[in-house]
Amino acid sequence: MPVSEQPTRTPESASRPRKALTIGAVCKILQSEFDDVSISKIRYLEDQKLLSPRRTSGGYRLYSQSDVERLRTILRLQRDEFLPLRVIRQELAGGGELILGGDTERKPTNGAARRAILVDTSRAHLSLEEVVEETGAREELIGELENFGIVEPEKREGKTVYDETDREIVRAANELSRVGVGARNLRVFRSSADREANLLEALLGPSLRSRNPERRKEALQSLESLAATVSHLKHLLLVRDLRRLAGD
Amino acid sequence: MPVSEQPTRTPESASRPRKALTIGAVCKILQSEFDDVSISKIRYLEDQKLLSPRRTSGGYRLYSQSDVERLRTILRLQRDEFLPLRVIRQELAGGGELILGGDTERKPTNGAARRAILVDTSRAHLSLEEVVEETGAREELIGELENFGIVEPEKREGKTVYDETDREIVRAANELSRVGVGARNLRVFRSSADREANLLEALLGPSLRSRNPERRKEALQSLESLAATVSHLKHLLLVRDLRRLAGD
DNA sequence: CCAAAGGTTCAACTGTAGGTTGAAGGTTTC
DNA sequence: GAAACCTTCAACCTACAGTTGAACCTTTGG
Repeated sequence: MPVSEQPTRTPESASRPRKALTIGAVCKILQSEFDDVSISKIRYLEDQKLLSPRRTSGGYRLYSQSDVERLRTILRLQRDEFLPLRVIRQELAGGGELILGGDTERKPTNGAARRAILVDTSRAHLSLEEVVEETGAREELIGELENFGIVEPEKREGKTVYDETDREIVRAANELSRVGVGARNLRVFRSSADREANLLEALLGPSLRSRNPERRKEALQSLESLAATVSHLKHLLLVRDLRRLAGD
Repeated sequence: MPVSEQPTRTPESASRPRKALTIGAVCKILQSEFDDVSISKIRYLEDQKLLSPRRTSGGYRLYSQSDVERLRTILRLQRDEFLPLRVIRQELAGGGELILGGDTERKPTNGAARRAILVDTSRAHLSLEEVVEETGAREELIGELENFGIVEPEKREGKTVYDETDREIVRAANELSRVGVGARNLRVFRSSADREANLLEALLGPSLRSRNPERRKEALQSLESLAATVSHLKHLLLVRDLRRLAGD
């Protein structure tokens, strides 16, 4: 029998903080697993905001065990799943949504939802009847959602049309309504989303309004990954509150 | 009553041996579904051996129904699964075995491995130093997060210990801090999370306080899935706001 | 204390994927 | 017979994912 390989991590004592590694050491470790890893590549990934190791006072990068784990994940997603770095960045930022969330089964969206968020691809706009048909929500509910500003469909030549985001909102709201969370309760979410958007806008606004298209694009991109992180954070806070209320 | 619109394809009836289409017609058809399709792109895909339509005696390309279907698949794999053409070509050549079987030796990974990697970090409670090591956050930041009630570690026998959720919060906050969102800005998220938790608690509270432990556990679970839905909804609302801010 | 080994940034460069454009010309359809 | 549509081919373009080199700094071990 082949000796089972002895990975650097010991399965049980995973909590061992262990020594932080320099970039060369990390590179050497991962070389057996990924033949295309290199020091310059690791630096490049950091430049692309996929990693951010601590630094020594002298500026040397120091990779913790979890940094290495994250890097391993990045390299695997790239090599085996063919994901572009932009997508990997999002998946890692939104960690909870796609990876931890445990809704890998519930969500039918797993493949399609990976699409970029702010770049509105599917341009399809549906009518009210079609939305009812697609989401299974009562028409009345949709009306309420509009009244409370939860969905804000476009008016187009006298007709009201709903885009993909509107429809997803309707689906989520419908699910909540089945357990007794009515549309009026959702206003709370709406206003906090507004506040949060303003916060982010205040931060990135200047670059977003920049006339330099390169700068604008960059800002838009970081806005996307920021949104994912913020959402993840909010989710964590909510879950924690709920655990407490539950008397955990 | 608005007339329900009549899509170009008839759902079940008629015209089995449908007419073969020229490249322009195919392009027009797919444009509603894929906004980046173009005549030159379709030709390019053929050049890359992903398609091979019949030709008229004069050299015009003629696309059968199944050619169109194949093209649709190609575009979908490219857009939604981010597969490079080289891989799509192979998958299609392999007669769909790879698509359906998902085998490929090296990518048996789809959901399971992802979860494993990120979940496996044990439920252990770590000390402050360990958290610093693991997350790469400055100790100062963690202190601020505690002051603002963003993380609320447990005190255990005089020592402060951080559980997995605390650590994830620190990670997310650290990422945000790098782009200028300081701990104090996060209070906004905290208070909205609190409000939302109260809302949900009011709804499911009774079962949560049940003395029957089974019932309690069940309620807790549906609460978590509710939280996931709520988080998703909030995310959508946020993204919509941001899109508006970015859009003009 | 000092040298060697290893690290840092930054700008410029490379290679490949995935197309687009334009010119010059042929085919179909009315 | 002309308008609309199609053909090829070569040149060009943009983005992504890095690599390379120069100039300089940090760590470590004898």
